[in-house]
Amino acid sequence: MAEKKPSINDIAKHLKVAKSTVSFIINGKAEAHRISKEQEQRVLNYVKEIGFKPNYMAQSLATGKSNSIGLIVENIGDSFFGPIALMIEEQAKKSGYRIIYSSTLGDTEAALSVLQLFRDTKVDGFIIAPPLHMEEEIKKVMDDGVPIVIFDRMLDNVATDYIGTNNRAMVVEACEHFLEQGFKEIAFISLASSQSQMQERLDGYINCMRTHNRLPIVLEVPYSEQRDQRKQRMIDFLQDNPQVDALFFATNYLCISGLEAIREIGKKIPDEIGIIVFDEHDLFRLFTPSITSIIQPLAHLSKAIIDTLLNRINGIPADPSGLHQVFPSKLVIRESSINKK
Amino acid sequence: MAEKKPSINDIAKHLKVAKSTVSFIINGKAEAHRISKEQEQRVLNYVKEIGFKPNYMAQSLATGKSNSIGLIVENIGDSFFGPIALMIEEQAKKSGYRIIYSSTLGDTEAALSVLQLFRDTKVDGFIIAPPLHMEEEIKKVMDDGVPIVIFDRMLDNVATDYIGTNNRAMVVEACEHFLEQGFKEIAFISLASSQSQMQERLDGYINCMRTHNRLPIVLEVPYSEQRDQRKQRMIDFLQDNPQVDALFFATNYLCISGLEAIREIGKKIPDEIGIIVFDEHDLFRLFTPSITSIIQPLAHLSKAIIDTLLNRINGIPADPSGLHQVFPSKLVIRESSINKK
DNA sequence: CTGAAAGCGCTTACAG
DNA sequence: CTGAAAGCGCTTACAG
Repeated sequence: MAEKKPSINDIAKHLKVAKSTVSFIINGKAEAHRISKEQEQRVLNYVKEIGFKPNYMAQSLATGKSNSIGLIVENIGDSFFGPIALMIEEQAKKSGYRIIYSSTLGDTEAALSVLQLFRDTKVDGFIIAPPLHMEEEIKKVMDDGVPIVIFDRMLDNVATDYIGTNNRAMVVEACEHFLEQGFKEIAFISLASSQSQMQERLDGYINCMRTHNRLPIVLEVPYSEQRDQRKQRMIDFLQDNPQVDALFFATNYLCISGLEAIREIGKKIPDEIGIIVFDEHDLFRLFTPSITSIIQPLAHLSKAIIDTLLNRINGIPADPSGLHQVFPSKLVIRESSINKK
Repeated sequence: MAEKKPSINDIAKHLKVAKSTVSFIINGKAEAHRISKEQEQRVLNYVKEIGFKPNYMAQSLATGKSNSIGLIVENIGDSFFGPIALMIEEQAKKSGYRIIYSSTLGDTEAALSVLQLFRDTKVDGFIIAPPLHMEEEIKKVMDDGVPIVIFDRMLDNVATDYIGTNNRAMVVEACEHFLEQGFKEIAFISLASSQSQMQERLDGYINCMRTHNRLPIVLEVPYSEQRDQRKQRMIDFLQDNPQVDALFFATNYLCISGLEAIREIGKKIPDEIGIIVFDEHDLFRLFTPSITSIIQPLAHLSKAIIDTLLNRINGIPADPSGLHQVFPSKLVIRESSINKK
């Protein structure tokens, strides 16, 4: 059973040297403190021999660093945040950081309480895909000197590092593609949310419609709606708007509900209705017909997120020319948006 | 900028009481230490007034508890572990625990190193879906008194709590269903892995085949193979075994590759080939034709996992009658396994 | 009923 | 070149 782990103190006593000497040697500061090679070897050997591991809690208490990062996303179980969480952790591990995560499910209260919880545990930095209305609290955390990187959606009036994609331009590209393929009445189906990425996508849509002198048709779905309700809402929408011949979904799970709705009312894709969706999902590649989608560069985004945060933690300031790093997505054209006669 | 946070010491000085008194009151032990209501109120008021938050690191160092749990899964980004991670964290949060996670991607070395890392950070317990050959290290951790719950696959010769599903019985049920529907030559496509859940599934298949006097046909795919190679391997397999008229996939992403392969060689589901898959995915419900799958009770599993671990952390021992908790899955019959003429 | 003190296991000026 | 000591912010016997 749980025998007591050796401490630096035990080592010092055993070797009859000072604790500080041991500490310096373990932390590779032997040279800086001009400790003899001989002494250093003795300690190092003994450390290896007994398999000494420093106690991180004590280290953290003494240094004020915890080597952990708080990751707050919307839903770690979904096909956007899940893979990002995977890649972020892979990178973080290499630099000796652990990741503590929490999912907000879009709930601001939940996000704030977990932000506080993570702060109390002295994480060295945060990676957050914030729900609405976190500006103030996030600002406070930054004012306390804790680095934060925001991703996927950005914040109003708070100067944080932000990593995201070119939402607006991609939607314009997608809508132009619809039009080129002969689709005329394009509806935009989105979340009822004023989050920046959703607004940018909407904005791209509205602008493209305006350019082509068309009236926008927008359906906004509440975030927390259940799958069945969501499907029903889309069925109603399609029936109320029979002229609509193309659908742009602002995010992937909306599209999944949309595909269920379309199947239920028996419309043919793409002949009766074209489909494009923001964000990828295994389903879209394999659906019959395959679904055109806008794919975010997850690997680049993840790398930028973790690199940026580690830089800030290590005191490397942001390039003043821009806190915002935008990585372009790719429109992958598949069957669902092709060739409307 | 980061003004110094008040400590218990500051409070004690300000109020001219002993640190211990403050500590007791904050931890709700005022009564036990017979501190006057009056005193208690004074301290509580002041604590609220200045917004005092105890330093978790210090608390952890003093108590040896960190209020954090290490979650080690295969891939937090996939459609099985992701949702489980979500639910586990939701539950853990309610009890004041944070979750530190890491993905092994099936690599034992990676798993061992992260196990060590998490141990050094003094997590209060572990939740692990272990890759192969972790028995020994896991045993060591348990011997040190750190509770561990294993899920999805179990360990040989190590008595741990284990949460899983009835793999064997479900596969038998699925194969019987295939046979009832007139499929004759059922192949089993699995991972080349001796993990228990895969073995149980294979075992169910072999047994069912034996019962019906059929020869098993098994394809085993290496875990780390890329998607394209996997698809090619399945194409080869189907072409080498033209008599096969039904495929049982031992896990969901194998099935995804299988569907790509089948599409590529143009076989018709279910008329030319029937499909059943272990584990669910959005794709299976919406694929044309929809794919019959075995759905694990994720919510029950997650709840059992976290409840069991918290019990062990709180010193409530396992029911000696069984460390293994098995929650039955459900065979959801869809179009892909129906009515072979 | 309350307080002084030791201890958790590190780090880091400081003195020599 | 090395050591004694204070400090990080808590908890918890122990004494009175």
